Amino acid sequence: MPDSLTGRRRSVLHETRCQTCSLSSLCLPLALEVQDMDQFDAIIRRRAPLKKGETLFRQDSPFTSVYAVRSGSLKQVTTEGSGDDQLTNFYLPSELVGLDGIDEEQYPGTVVALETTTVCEIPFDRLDQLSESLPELRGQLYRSMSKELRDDRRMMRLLSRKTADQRLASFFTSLSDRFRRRGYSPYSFRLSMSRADIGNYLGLAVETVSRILGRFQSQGLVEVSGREVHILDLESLIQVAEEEGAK
Amino acid sequence: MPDSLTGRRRSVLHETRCQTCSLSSLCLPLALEVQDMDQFDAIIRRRAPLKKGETLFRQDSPFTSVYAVRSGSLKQVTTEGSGDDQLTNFYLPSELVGLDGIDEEQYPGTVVALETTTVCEIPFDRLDQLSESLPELRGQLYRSMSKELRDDRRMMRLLSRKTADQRLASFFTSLSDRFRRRGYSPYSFRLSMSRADIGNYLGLAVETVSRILGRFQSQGLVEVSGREVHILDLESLIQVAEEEGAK
DNA sequence: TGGTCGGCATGATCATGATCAAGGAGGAGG
DNA sequence: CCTCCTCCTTGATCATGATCATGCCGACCA
Repeated sequence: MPDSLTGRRRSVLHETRCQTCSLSSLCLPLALEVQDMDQFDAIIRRRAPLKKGETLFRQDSPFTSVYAVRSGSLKQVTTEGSGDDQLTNFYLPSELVGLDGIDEEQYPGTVVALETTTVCEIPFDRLDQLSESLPELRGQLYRSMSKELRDDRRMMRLLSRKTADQRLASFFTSLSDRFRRRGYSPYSFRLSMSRADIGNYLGLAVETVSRILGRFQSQGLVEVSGREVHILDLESLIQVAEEEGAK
Repeated sequence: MPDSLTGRRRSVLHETRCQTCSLSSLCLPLALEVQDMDQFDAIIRRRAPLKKGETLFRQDSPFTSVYAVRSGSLKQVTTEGSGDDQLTNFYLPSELVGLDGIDEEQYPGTVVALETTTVCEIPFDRLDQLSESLPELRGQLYRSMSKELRDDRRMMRLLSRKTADQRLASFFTSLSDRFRRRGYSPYSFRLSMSRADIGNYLGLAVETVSRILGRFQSQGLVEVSGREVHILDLESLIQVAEEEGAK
């Protein structure tokens, strides 16, 4: 493309509008009419893509915006005391990052890209203002937060009652489901996170993650090669995830 | 009080207004001006007190309202599959119950009073409407949800990285702190929940809770007699709660 | 081509907390 | 007063998953 506009074209790419975004049916403006979407669109700041390992924001930095993931994925890590990190969330396209920073006006964790990732920055004060005149937007914002609360409760349940096998099985079925909702194959996907990340998130040692993955594989539930995952028997996997009282 | 108004007086008691409520500095209308508080006050429905063990709402029933705790305490229990309950939260005065039901329009758990408890019912559609014209109210609602998200993350960390000792210590220091903020003694209080509830919440067996309480007692950290708790050495308790990487 | 380093797998041992079992304390109701 | 509960405590054993240790593989680079 020997085109003097190449540069500009790329920037136009970043500035794709909500109206043309394939995620709009999952994202915040989900319930908006076309003309309202314009208003919403106007407050959004596109960001240059983050490369793998780059930071979206750091723990304790001042809260200014929430971010909608457009492509790629991120993890949120909270450090407390010295050295002891806790990975509290993975974020996939259409999900909203940073909502837990509103309260204390600083972000409670560092958010890092797991692969090349693009996000839409939504300044929170503008969003709040706009939510005054757009009840649908406001409702969607409440729903997003509520959903996150609900997901957190599920996670607590996983951490406090499930065995290592159940945790891994839940992790895969949940990922599978999230991919399906986004129009990707629920059976074949690539993990953007390391085994260590998975272990940290699920409250398991890396070795345990590795071992159980091996076992799942030998049981014909999944086929795993590095970060490439094929789910062979989703039904059984779901069953493992829900097994009665860890027994 | 041989007074024909006694009955009415009691009902007036339930209908105490936000303006005179000692919790208003912690509760939703926290940031409202007097005249705005009137509007808020108008949408609230006072409820007859719940007795110990009575249910505020049941899991999967349709979401209509959030509730502010006025006095007493409650627990939220989520049942999944058969028989396997998870206690996901305890609620104290000024806290908001039911926010995790917005998303799917039904409550994700059953909420039960742990003792005689009064709540203010806030119909959510009215609250949402009102939040349109009262930015402060809207902000406070966002903050409440955000805070709950943040607390959930803390809980996940507790469940996935902390030892049983650390969990119990965290539980007590957190309770202590919550009581202090509400103007009660941070050193002496009565647990409204059973050991089983505590264990369920913290992901521990009842026996473990009991044993560790005994140990804390013999170490001079607390004095426990039934549900009566005296914290003797809050400093050390905090230290136990935060010990480096479970080591 | 050898060297190093990060990510992953696998084996051996160990520790924490669950589970099983029994018994005590306190309250409610006959 | 006794009895039946529920809630709590304490002891003994066991199992799950952490930890420690080792080695492999592929990437990146001198």
